[in-house]
Amino acid sequence: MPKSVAITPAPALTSPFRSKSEREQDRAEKREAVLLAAVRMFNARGYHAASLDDVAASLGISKPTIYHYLGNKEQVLVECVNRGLSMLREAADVAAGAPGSGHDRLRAFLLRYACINMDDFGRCVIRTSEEVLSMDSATRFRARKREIDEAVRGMIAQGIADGSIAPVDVRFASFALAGALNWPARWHDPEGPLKPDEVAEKLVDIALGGLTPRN
Amino acid sequence: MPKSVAITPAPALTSPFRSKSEREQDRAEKREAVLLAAVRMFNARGYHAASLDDVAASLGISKPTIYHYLGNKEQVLVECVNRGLSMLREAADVAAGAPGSGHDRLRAFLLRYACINMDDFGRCVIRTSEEVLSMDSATRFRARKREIDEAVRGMIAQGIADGSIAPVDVRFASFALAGALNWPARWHDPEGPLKPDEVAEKLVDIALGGLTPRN
DNA sequence: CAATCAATATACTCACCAGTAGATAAAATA
DNA sequence: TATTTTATCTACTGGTGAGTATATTGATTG
Repeated sequence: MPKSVAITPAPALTSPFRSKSEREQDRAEKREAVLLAAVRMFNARGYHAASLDDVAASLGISKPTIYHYLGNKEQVLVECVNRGLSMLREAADVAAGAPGSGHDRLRAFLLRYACINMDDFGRCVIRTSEEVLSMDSATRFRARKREIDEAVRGMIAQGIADGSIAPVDVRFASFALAGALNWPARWHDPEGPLKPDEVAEKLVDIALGGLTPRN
Repeated sequence: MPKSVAITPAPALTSPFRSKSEREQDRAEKREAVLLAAVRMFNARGYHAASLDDVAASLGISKPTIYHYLGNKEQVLVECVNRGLSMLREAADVAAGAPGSGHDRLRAFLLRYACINMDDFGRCVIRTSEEVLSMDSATRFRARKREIDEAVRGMIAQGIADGSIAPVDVRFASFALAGALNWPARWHDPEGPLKPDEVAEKLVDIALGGLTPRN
């Protein structure tokens, strides 16, 4: 008698007949591919200078196909920005629930924050200025950025409370850190020799430690 | 005998007849007015979204008048950026020739740097990304920014040498400082309650001092 | 005074690009 | 098998905005 191996429901890994959920996943994948191509074009040329025709061409498809997956150009941008914001938000939540002093938690978060800012969607968050969005989207964008900022301020305040951070002005400290760690979204070259991890660590060390000597 | 006061060449302060040099100055003033209106529009809406028609309208003139004073839209932007860069360059030269430790000179320069970045033309330097420029202009732009960056690195290196700055990685220190002090070009509101001087001082103190407590 | 130059305007051209109409074909569903 | 749904295309519309052609007027110069 043959072994009972061949009776499993149907391997069908390469079948051209897709189930409903498979089709939904196909669609989601294509949508993601559009967003990735778009965010790269936006980052490379700026939102206004990047045309959806070019995005489509970079995927070997036509512009109406993009409209089949996304409503309009602004929605494409908004989705890209939201992906970046979600990554930042998640990092903030992780840091908030982590053990250690305020300084430790802040440091861990900032490392992740800096890395996200050197990634496609994170760069887009930094490089997208509110002027290009509709008032409605701009409001939501601002609110989500504010959440991240508040998380940072919270960590700084806790660090001050537990003595692991110097008694600085919380608001300006958060601005200064954000600036130092957002800036790589402008200058860091993903193709270059500097790895995001290293950049993040060096910048965070300098931003937290300062330049004034300690003794 | 009367005093010899009334014999001066001719006051003529309100004469409608302008000399050649006066006409040249008129022209230069109008050119400046165009640049100022343009840089504000660029800062408010972004280069691509700001049309020269709008810039002209904001001055109560027509677009061809702008072309009478400047060659094309890119040249308008380049002139704006150059004004900002010149301010930064001058600040760097002043700081380089000032007395005091490396730390002192760096600090003085950074205060000025941050203020320039909150001014019309300085903001434009920060907000203009190379992708919007022709390759030629982008090269020149990069070179001039590099000069400023090298001045900063020089001051840091000197500070390390004379012991007034901790032995940090010079390149990353300069990136971190630049980021922290460029960022206000994105968020500072000239109409708001925060005065550039105060912002600059707070940010510079945090950037140089860091967040880690000293004892 | 005639000829030229400077400053400005109106009214265009041309290219690009977001977004749409409508066709087609394949797959899914009834 | 007939009908509907999905994915995709080609070909368009409509608006916007950079840059130009050309006219006008007033001042400058020979």
